[in-house]
Amino acid sequence: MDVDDIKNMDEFVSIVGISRPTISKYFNDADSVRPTTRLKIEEALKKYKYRPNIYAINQNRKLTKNIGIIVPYLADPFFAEIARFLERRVLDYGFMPSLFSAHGDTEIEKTILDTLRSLRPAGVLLAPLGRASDKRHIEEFCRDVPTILFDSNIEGIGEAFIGSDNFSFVSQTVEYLSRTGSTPTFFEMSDPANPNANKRRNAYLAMMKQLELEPHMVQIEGSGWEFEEIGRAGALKILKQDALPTDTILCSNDRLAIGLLSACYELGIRVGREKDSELRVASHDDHPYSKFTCPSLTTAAHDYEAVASQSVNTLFKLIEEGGRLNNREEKLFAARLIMRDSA
Amino acid sequence: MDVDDIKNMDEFVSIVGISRPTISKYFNDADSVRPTTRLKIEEALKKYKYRPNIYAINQNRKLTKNIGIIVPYLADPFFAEIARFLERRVLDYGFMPSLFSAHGDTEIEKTILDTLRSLRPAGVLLAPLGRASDKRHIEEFCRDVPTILFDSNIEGIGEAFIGSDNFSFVSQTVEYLSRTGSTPTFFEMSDPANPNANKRRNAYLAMMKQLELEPHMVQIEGSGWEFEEIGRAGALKILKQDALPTDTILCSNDRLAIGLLSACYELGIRVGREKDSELRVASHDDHPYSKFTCPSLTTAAHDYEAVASQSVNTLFKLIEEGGRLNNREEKLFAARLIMRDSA
DNA sequence: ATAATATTTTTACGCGCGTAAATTTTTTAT
DNA sequence: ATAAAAAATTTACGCGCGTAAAAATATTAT
Repeated sequence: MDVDDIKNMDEFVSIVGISRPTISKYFNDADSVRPTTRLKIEEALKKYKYRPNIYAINQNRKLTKNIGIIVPYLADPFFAEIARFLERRVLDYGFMPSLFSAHGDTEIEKTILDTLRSLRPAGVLLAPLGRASDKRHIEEFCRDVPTILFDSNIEGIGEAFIGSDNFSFVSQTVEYLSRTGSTPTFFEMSDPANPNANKRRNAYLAMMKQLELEPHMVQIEGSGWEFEEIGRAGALKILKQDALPTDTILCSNDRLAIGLLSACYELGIRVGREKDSELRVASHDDHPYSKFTCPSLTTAAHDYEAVASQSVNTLFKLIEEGGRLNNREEKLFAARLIMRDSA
Repeated sequence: MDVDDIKNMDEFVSIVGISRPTISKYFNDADSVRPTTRLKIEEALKKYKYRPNIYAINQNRKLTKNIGIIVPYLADPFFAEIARFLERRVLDYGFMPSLFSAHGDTEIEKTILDTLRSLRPAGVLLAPLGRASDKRHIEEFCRDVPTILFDSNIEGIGEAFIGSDNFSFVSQTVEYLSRTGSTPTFFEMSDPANPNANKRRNAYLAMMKQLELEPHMVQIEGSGWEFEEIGRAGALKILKQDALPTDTILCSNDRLAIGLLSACYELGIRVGREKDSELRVASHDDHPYSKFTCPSLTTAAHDYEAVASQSVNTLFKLIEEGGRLNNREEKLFAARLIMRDSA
């Protein structure tokens, strides 16, 4: 009789014949009870399969086993990818991840933080919206919940920041492009929603100065998170009016580049590093799809694995140390230049 | 003094000077208290900003305001997109969505269901892994929690199913392709992870029979959810050995097509419906990126909006009716053929 | 002003679980 | 076998909130 209508721990207790504190202890740490006791519990567990209510547990335990993960826009494959790595790592630690997307909306981000507070998570991994974030709201949240920022930094908020070194990204692409061909023109949104865009712009300018090259910027219009469409529309406009200062484009991020490449294809512009190519295109992020663009996209890659691991490891160190770190550490991972066919 | 260290309702009660049952009532439905009372509460709320603990509420309320959403693989932009629509709709109803990804893993899917049971959600929207799902586990879950399946059906499980009509997808693409050019060869994985693949295969065969055409199948190898890479590798192999039965390819889904198109580009094969094209490629899903492939991808589109709306509306109808529907309704949405440049 | 109705308050219990303290039982060391 | 240590049990309270029932108060209708 595989019955599973056990509704609470007391019912389970009366079936197993072991007291509730002990059962409770078992579910917290199976090794903390005597082996014979453990066996008895697990035998009963097989027959009756009861699981304690996690949210009731969370309400009472000092330290829950929930980890909140918040990203600004989950339909962006970059964040979907990083979230996937993070969730996996959290599960490896035996904790339960709860994933939220702010959908690019300030109010939703605030709502998520408020909800998460109720969940009493052991810790939170937060990639904030960036400029669109309500910084005070986040700051207050971080005072109550051990939080680590990733991907996008907000100065002084959160116990640590783990992300990618935007200068490393841009310096490598700029260096490579300018060494092997014409000066790269920086292609970006004039008012970007994603938080690292400004740092990349500054890195581009700094790097061009360092190389004693004249910087060229193409700033396209558009708002929101539909970067491919924005990149495509902007590129069509620029390309049609032949307004490109040089024949090398460096996109702020891969999603813009995906849109740009589709525009090039449509206009019959040959992109690549071959002799007969008219345009070189490179970018940043190593977006999951950048391998499949036409031509495949030369880009500076995030170390997804490293960022995710370091974020989760730092969070658990933070949790172990009681929620506070002595000094706010900032860890930036360098980019890895991935040479494909587009530049 | 913007104090927000109010930890529970009792503290808030003693500040506002209104009894807890009334406060509780207010948070459940602001209109259920007298206007003057409401005003007093909202005044205090501005000064002290207290929010009741959602998970404590859930533990006690008969009907919570949580909605669980489960997808098989969130890093697949198709599911990210549908999840985005669903979350929005749920928020519109004033409910809180909790999004989970099974990461293509049977055990994770089971864990999510167990966790979700604790959350005591008002309802659940589940896109199961499909063949890889533990059907008994899902069935037991559906007995306890009002659940609606979407995207992928499991016969008889869940109170309703909302999805896309695979036959509508394939019949339109097959009809269009065979009418305007050579017979389409069906391109798919021999052992697909995603649940609708088999239905599409059958629809292709049925449709070809109906049109009295000879069916051609190319089944490529590979497992897991990295469809683009699988499609690309499979296409490279097939194209190099010139093993294509016809010069029209119909991919089972857009992600395979994205991989295939990148292979074509690399091999210099001209894809499109122009005179000088060597190959036509079409597919199914209207993946968010199918507009940006080179050439842009002709595909049969999901009505994301309709599927999401219908799913959420049906779920709330189900919730209103107490968790049971008289008869398990199955609603399938037809595809919309989107003609782009690839075929 | 009075009665009828609508709201709020008081009181008390329940949800499913954690956990502290004191006590009892079991295991291990000598 | 006895003492010491470890584990389990009993008892009791707490978490933050919902909610039912009865009593008190406020509002509206006449």
